Amino acid sequence: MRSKQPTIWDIAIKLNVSISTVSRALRNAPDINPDTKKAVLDLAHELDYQPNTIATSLRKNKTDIIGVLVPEFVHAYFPNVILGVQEVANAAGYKVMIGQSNESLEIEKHNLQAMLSSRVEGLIMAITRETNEYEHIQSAQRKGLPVVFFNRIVDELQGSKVLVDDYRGAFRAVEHLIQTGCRRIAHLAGPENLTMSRNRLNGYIDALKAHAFPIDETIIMPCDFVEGKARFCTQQLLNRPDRPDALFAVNDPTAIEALVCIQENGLSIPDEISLVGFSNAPHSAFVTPPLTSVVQPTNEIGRVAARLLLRQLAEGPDFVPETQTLDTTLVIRKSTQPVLRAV
Amino acid sequence: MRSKQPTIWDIAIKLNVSISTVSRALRNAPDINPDTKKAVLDLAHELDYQPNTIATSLRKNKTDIIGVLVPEFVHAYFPNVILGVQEVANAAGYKVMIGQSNESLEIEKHNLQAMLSSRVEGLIMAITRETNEYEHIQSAQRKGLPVVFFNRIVDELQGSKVLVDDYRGAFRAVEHLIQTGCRRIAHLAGPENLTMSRNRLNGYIDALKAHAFPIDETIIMPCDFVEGKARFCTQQLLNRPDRPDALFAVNDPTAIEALVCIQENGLSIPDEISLVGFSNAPHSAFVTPPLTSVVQPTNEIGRVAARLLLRQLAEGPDFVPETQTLDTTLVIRKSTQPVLRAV
DNA sequence: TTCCTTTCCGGCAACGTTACCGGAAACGTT
DNA sequence: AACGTTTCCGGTAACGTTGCCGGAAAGGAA
Repeated sequence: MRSKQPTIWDIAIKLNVSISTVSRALRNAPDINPDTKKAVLDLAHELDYQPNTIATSLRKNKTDIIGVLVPEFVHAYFPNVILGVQEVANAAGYKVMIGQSNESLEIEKHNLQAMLSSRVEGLIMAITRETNEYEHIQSAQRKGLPVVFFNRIVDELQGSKVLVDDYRGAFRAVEHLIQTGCRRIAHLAGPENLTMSRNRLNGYIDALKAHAFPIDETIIMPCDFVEGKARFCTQQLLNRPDRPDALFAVNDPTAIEALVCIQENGLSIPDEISLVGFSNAPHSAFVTPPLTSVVQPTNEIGRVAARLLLRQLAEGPDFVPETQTLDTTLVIRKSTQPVLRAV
Repeated sequence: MRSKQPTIWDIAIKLNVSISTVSRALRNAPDINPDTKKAVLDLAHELDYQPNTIATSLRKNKTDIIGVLVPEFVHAYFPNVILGVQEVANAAGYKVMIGQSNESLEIEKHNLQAMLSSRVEGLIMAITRETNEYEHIQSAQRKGLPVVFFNRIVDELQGSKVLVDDYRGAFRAVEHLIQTGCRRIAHLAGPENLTMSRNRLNGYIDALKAHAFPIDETIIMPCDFVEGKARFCTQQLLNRPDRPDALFAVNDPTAIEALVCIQENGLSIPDEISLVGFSNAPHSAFVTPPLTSVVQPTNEIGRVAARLLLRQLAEGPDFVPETQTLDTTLVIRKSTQPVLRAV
């Protein structure tokens, strides 16, 4: 079906030289006559020769591919991270192989197998919201696969990690709500297995404590990242007689579900309820009202992760894993009240 | 650095059989004793053996990989298409290799080279907005690479194509504007090299003609897909003494730029200016006001494209390329006035 | 002239796997 | 008992490339 692509053999025969010579010419090795080299390159170009990376990989035991495994990519967050990864990986001569697990542990395992089978040299990954056992990952690591984690971090796993200061971001977000006059702040929380969720939760709690607010666990709603659940939880909060006057959401998609729900209940944002998100999905600026949110440096996360992986690849087994924490920025838009007084 | 992964050799030696036998066991060939087979499989599992797909691909001259090459994936459109592709490709035993060109022709060429080098067996692609010469694609096709195009289509290229009925979608969108009382409808157009842009433009023109509206070429603004350009064009339109009372945008990102611009000018949507988008980016429902838009069946596009490619792979050289056109739906939200009268 | 160095090239094994071929052993038939 | 058939397995050549090793030819120095 496919007409065969030309190989170094074809070039060698036409030029009446050996395949070794062709090979040398193609990967500009030193031991070659400039004229022969030019002849080979010219013919290669004319035949539109594409080196067979499969054969090269097999021979060299090196694929020059790093894998990126993300739980989803319909929201802008992960694509942006991947862009950052590609930027530094490509610059270093690596190709990037992308996998997405659709938030399914089973698919994640399957993708990981595929990555191993393809002999990627390292992996940058964010686990799914379902991932609560790590044997598949640890097994890959035991085989020597360097793995860098980001966004979805768990303590049980070893390896370099890139994360944002979720705790501090959450703390500042909640503090902002307090400064704008909110007195009863609920939290739409993420999956418990993710350190990220716990850190944001802790930031929320500590900000309340720092300002001598009581902690009411009944208005901390686990929304996980399941579509529709945030809406349901928000409705429950709104039904309460002691309805909150502010919501701090674990991320922007969650916040936007809450936003829709609040508006369906005929309540005004931010007059009756303030709302803060996390992550800065690009459209959070376009919702009505524009969402106050904690911005993450998505591109930079990818770049940093890739740099860590490349360093590990270069330094080999005596590389000691490193955790890099990037800072967030609170972007104040219209879903929260103006600040009453300077801090 | 990487501790070597086990090979069929390791298994063969431990079990004191030949590698042929191990190979047979692993890819359940017929000629093998069930007991030996079980022994091999058990040991393989114990060693956590992962077949080296690189070696297999080289030997079989078959990678079981199909490539997907898209111009970008920070907007939800392409990721959703890819999801559809993965669905049917994986079900058929193929893996999917993703490339993104960042709307750059140069990167597109580079990605295409990489795909060829990786010996993908087929390609599903949408060209970038920059792509105005096709030699790189045609060259790949001449080598026998089956290519299915979607979204960004050009007539010059041969191959199966999956597209939505842009003309009809645009026609209905503009007709809707007319029916809601708009009398001067401008168009924010896309890159001219894309058939998609031209079809939407034609739908716009024909809808106007069908209702005996004059065509004013000075309010057809080429915004291409360049960030910021739609905003600039919109501003120009607003500055005119004969300012339009409606905008039909070539896609949703363009529409949202226009929306922001209109609101910055203190104009009300839809009271003073109506606005219709195209594509249904997921957040178009959340902007203020929610955007009336022409919805595309993104997942289905991916599935159909993959099915076409698989058929071509199966049928071989006597497969005759096919163009499938999917229909769109006009989703009426709040950026246009209510319909005045039944049609 | 002889010897040594440099320049350039070809031969060959290997990477891990599959597919074909041939053959030994076990079984069944007459 | 002799023969054919089946069952199972091992040997081996490829797939396209790289990298080492050895060697021929050409050049330089004495």
